[in-house]
Amino acid sequence: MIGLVDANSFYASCERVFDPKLEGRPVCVLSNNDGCVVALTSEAKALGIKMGTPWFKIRSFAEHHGAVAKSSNYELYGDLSHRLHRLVERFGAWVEEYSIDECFLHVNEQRTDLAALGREIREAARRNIGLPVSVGFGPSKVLAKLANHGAKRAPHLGGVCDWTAYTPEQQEVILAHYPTSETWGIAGRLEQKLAARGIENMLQLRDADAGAIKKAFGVTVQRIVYELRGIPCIEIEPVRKTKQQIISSRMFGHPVEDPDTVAHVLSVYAQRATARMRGEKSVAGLVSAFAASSPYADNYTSAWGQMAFGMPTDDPVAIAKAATESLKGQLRPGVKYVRAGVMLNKLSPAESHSFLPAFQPDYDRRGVGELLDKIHRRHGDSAVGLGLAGIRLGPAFEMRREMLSLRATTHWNELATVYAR
DNA sequence: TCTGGGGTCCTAGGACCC
DNA sequence: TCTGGGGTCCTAGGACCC
Repeated sequence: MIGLVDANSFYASCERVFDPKLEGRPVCVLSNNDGCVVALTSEAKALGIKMGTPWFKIRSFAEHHGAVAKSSNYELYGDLSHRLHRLVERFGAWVEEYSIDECFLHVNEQRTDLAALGREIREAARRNIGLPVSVGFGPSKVLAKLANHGAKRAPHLGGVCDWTAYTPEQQEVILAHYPTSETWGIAGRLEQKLAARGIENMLQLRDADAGAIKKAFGVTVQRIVYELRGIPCIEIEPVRKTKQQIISSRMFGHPVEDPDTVAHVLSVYAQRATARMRGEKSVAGLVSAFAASSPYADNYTSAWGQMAFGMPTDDPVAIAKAATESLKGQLRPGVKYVRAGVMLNKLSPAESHSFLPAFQPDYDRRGVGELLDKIHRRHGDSAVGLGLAGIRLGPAFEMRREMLSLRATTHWNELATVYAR
């Protein structure tokens, strides 16, 4: 049996952990640059606010109704997420950290009192971390997801839902009620294509001809069909895999027209991505870079380039160079760039490559990467960087985060303050 | 004025190998 | 007239997820 533990309105709930005043109020957490709403509490949903809405469009409406906006505080969310995952591990040896706010849990087949187990997990998360979570159980990931959805929506379930507690007849009624797009793994495009074949709800999808589905939509959708039938096809992956790709990209606060400035930005992003990759002890075989104008304006245009390394590397000098070089000559003057990014691809474990000294890249041999890592650890991430741009970008590129909460669990000088009466 | 930033997996087709 | 039959690897692009 598979359990899915999923935090309710995770980012918004994290904000409430150290700021009890937010309890009961509509809370919206905003994306980088305070752009869009990316998380909202049930009170905010009740106001009709939708995920993904640009904050500037709804700000006056929301504030008029007492809503509070928060800039995203990823350091806080990351730390609370780590705590949540460690906590869930206590309830099953086999856990997959699926995302920042949810994990799958393998439950022993002997265990029959799933609802009680779910309540235990909920209570532990609330008491030990301060986060509200919902728990769903099912024989497959897709059904555990669906049960979790039910646990969130139906108040009488108390945040826990066990798919197997329903009779087959009840299950069919539930499945028939949900459109295919509510299925985990089915979104708008597939929903339309499925509808063209007369498959509009989960029950119809479950009972569709699996062979025909595979032919028309590929093995991914076929697996979902089986999963809906209760036959697990998508494995729980307990081993935390190292990343296959690392991306560092941002929208700019203001458009940039000067190609040299874009190159500087790419250099900084390349250094950030490289630092993350070094943390994973991986090396990259391929670096890509891109820059684009606004998709919301006329004349949308983008530039893209990539450069492969003969020897995979984690050398920040080589990677920063490759990122800027690969777009050289492609950036057109006069274009208003509002976004750029660097991707590290073809990652592999650093230890899998041992070079004869003669083949070692120049900079690796000089240990620039190790030295930067050391300085960053001791003096902070922006203490030192490469090239003209360094690691810090000008004010025009700094993220707007005007409503940022404290990093209460990771910085001594940002601890929450408790007042006694 | 202001519209996120990450990731994953699968498939089809081409190049190339024996 | 008739032109093998397996493979692998790589890439771009499509679809999805949170």
